[in-house]
Amino acid sequence: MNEEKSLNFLEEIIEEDIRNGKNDGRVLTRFPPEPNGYLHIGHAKSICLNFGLAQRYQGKTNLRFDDTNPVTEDVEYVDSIKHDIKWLGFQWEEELYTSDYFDTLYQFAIQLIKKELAYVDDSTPEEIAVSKGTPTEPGKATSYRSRSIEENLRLFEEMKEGKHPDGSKVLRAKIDLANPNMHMRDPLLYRIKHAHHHRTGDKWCIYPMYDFAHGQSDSIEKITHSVCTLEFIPHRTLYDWLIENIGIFPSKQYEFARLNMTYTVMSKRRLLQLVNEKYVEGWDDPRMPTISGLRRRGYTPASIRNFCERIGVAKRENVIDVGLLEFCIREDLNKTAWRRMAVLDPVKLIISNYPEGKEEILHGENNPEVEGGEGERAIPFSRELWIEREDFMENAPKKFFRLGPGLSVRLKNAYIVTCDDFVKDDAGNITEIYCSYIPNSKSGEDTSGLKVKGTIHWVSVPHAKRAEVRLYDRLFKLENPLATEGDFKESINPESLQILDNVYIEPDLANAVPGKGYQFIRKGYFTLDTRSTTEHLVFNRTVGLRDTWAKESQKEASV
RNA sequence: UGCCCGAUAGUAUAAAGGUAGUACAACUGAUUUUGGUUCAGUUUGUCUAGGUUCGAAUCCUGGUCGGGCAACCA
Repeated sequence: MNEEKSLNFLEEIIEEDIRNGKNDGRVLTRFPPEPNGYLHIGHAKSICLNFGLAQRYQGKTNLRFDDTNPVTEDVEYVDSIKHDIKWLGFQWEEELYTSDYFDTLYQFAIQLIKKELAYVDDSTPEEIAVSKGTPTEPGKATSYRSRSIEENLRLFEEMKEGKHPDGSKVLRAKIDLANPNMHMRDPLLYRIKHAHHHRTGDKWCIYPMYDFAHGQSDSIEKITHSVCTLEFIPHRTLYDWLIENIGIFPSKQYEFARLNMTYTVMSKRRLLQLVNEKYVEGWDDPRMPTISGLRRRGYTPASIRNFCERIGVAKRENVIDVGLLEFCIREDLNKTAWRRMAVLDPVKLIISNYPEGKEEILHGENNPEVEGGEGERAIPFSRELWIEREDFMENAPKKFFRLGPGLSVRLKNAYIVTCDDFVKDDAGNITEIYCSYIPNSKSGEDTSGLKVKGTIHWVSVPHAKRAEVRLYDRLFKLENPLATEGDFKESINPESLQILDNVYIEPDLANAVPGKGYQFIRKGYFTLDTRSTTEHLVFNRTVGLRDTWAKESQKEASV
């Protein structure tokens, strides 16, 4: 074919519509969150889709809060949602609320009653459920189905006036109780809820149901392509029916498969449980798949947008490997993160032949991935260094390219050292490692001619700053936490958070900027936690580096 | 046992009747002052049975499997 990127099924639909001159070629999408929770990576897919589609076809996207259920909704969520969308890099055309349309919606309902297409039903929820029948048996009309237009009008008015208690009456569409699509069996349109609404206050005590609100809101805004997830497919018939019978702009609904990801859950209900029951610190806990959690973890907007691009869009159920998300953030941070050194599990290395009290200022590139390295920072060096405990082995195997008795390594940006001796405490733990350095092997001016296999990171003991580091692992032990017999929370990974409070970092890291990613050389990508202070620095590990050595050594061990 | 949706490497996603491709993952090797990066290469796929056709992942029919639908939630 040609070399253009192939289109996803939604792009094909839109291009077809444009070709046919539908809506005069206009494209208007919408992102319609309910403000009852924080946005997660699954919403990011929807956001990238809706805003991306509009951008691609010179259209616009409205942000519309679907706030028809006041008992679960809150302004806290409204604010977080707006913040997250902007942070992801998108700007909506208009900020709207379904509650803005309550008056219009009420008039639509009256219109339907007058056309004998809606009626007030006094049945209990149980009775209504029975009246709908089952998927294999048709439903039966309740005695209220034959009420006169006048009576329906009067009762509906009374519902609005607050003359009836919660749950005592509902407004139902009069469609077809035998329809094979359960959603067409006289669906509920309005219910009574004497509840305070975050925007309309106490003006209303009846609230429209999703089906009576969403499509009409789309229509009022003249949305051309209303994109939602698969579970709304059976609602589409009702969506079209309502629009047609009210006689308003024919918005069209299209459905795609929502995002699922391994080792996490993706429903607001379950995420709320994790928050309420304190399994995590909050909606923005770095282990959460929420946008705010990913942000705090150190994910960048670009990496998330990229992820959404790579996972594609289709109509089949899918589970994306969380490894792809990790790939996307590594890809981004590798190119942008400044390199720094930090020792997470310190052990002391003493250079016997380096003069006591001597100091040197060495230099290291900020970013080796960029021409010129984006400048460099000063790194103090001295006789005593912290190195990583795992970079020393008393009895090193052949392929261990680090330190051990008689072995040599390059100290990153500094000298080559050879291990001469080490000290253990009574418990058998290594406490000190003694080395000698090669004076003419200094980075950048090495005339020693020596070649070593390994390079390790380090921090000068007298210059080091202390920090807390938080390492995160997947929140759940199971690829699919919902696959267990019991509660999904039983598969929570008890080791998903590891706090290291004895980490030594190079002095320049005291200047770390919030929101910026750093690569701790050989250890991964890190970012300042939102709770970090100058007195107590806290870094979150966004993601580790790819580690083929860990894989290799694991293989050896299992043989 | 009603209706609706879907099925392409391990995971996603292309191929609009004409060479099954791409990304991630996995595996080899090269480069490397990060066991990172980069580069080169390898392995792995059209649910099934029929039919239409010169030719089927694609169209048709049956089956199988997976998912959804009977909230005063969205």
